[in-house]
Amino acid sequence: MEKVRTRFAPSPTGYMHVGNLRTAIFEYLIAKHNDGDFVLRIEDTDQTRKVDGAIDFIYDTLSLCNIKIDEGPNNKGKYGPYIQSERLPLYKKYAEELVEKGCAYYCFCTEERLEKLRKEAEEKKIAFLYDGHCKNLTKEEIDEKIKNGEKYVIRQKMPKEGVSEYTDLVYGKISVENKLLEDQILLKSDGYPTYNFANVIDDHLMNITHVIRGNEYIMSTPKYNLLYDAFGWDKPTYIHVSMVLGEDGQKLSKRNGDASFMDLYNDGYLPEAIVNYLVMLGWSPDTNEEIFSMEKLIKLFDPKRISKSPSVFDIKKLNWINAHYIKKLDLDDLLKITVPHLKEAYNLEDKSEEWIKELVSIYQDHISYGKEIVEVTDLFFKDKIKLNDECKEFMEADGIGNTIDVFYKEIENINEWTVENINNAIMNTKEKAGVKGKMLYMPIRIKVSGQMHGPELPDTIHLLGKDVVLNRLK
RNA sequence: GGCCCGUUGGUGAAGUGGCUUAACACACAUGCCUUUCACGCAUGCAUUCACGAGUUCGAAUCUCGUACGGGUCACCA
Repeated sequence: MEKVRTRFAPSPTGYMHVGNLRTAIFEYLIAKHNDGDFVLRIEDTDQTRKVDGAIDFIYDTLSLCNIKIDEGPNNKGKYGPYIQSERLPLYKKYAEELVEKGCAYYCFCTEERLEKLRKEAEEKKIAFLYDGHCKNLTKEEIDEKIKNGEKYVIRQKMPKEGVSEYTDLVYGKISVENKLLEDQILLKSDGYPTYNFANVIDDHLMNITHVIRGNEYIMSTPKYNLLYDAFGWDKPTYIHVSMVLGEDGQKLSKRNGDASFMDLYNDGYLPEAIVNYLVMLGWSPDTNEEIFSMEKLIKLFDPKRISKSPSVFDIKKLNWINAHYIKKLDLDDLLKITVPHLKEAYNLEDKSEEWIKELVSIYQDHISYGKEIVEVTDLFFKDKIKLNDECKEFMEADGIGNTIDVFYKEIENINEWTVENINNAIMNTKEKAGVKGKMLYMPIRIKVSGQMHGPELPDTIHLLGKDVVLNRLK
């Protein structure tokens, strides 16, 4: 059996939203599940959208996600080059071959003529399809025009009758009437191929066996198949995947939130958690498990279980999965995703390294992403504590003033500032003030931290330091 | 507007004609535990699978229609 090969084919725009990433993950998993190859190909046929450094960005993203590229611009394989702008002569050659075979033709129509046609179609409220104006030019006419330096494109000749059908691995049978297919452009007048054409040529030349892509291509796949047929090539297996939507139910974009992998990463989400979460968006295993290592995913990924309907990117569930991974982190890795955010938000110059380590580690079980450390620890950095209504209400209960007074004295009397002694101070307060449980801990916690939730109280008090604590208890 | 695809709770989803009085997970709520909160644990949360018809002894699961949502109709990818 031939080796399974999949490809991730982004255009180098320097931005990757989680939907793209998810497609890459699916592609990678399908390849690796079958012991196959994962290829990175850069689709830069639109010269106007190219962004410098985008290839490095893509490499960084994939490598952070532990997606290993077998072949690509920086991983030379035998099917290169892997950047489409370096493959230009190839596309031209194949386009001309198609013309010779009678499956494509030169078209000299100007932008203005097409624009006029398009407008007319719009007025009549019908879909615009190129009218085949240049389809029947004679050899002499074509040569003449080319000699005169007229710009041209090469268009694919579509059948006008019948129905094209193909089977998609997740959507099943899809059929489209041929008369709806446009004589699409294969080679642009600047000599670059269109996306559609370059895709077919490269996928074939690179021996890609499974094409995984967004379902916006479901309708144009028959055009691809017609090209494969014209060349007499084997068609790949198609796997179209539904869209990932934002929380508003709309298409993900730079605008609606942190839809980009790098944004999430920079906020202290762990790549393995992001991958774990994304793979569960629109796919599910046949067990109830939810936490997967890459190895495990490779073992059990089955594209037939990809769902057809779009799914909403839910940051809350990502938070839960990410928190799960954070709990397992060792301190060094935890520091890496938290300390930079602390430094950015607060002045840490007078804090010792030990102090910072202690701070981060008592919050390990309390945060779901790195940057969250900032908001939960602000009680350590601000001078004045402001109580919310819930806290205020609690503090109005009887006897609380006394509890605080007793505790104040206990703290004052501590000589050696250790967690153990602080704990003793709490115990002594329990005895002397005659309060226990919630009525003991909560007033102290609120007074000292301004919050009703947090890590262990003695730890918190220890980190705050004696002066600050006394000050707040006053 | 034509065509294509989709529709199970707030979210991700399982489910492919009877074992489903619809799993599991997130979120939410309540309780237990920890002499506090959180963590953890337990329980609750869709009389119903967009809606309407049909097929069938039996339908979330099959068929048709309607509604809604999305996609697509570029010398963009």
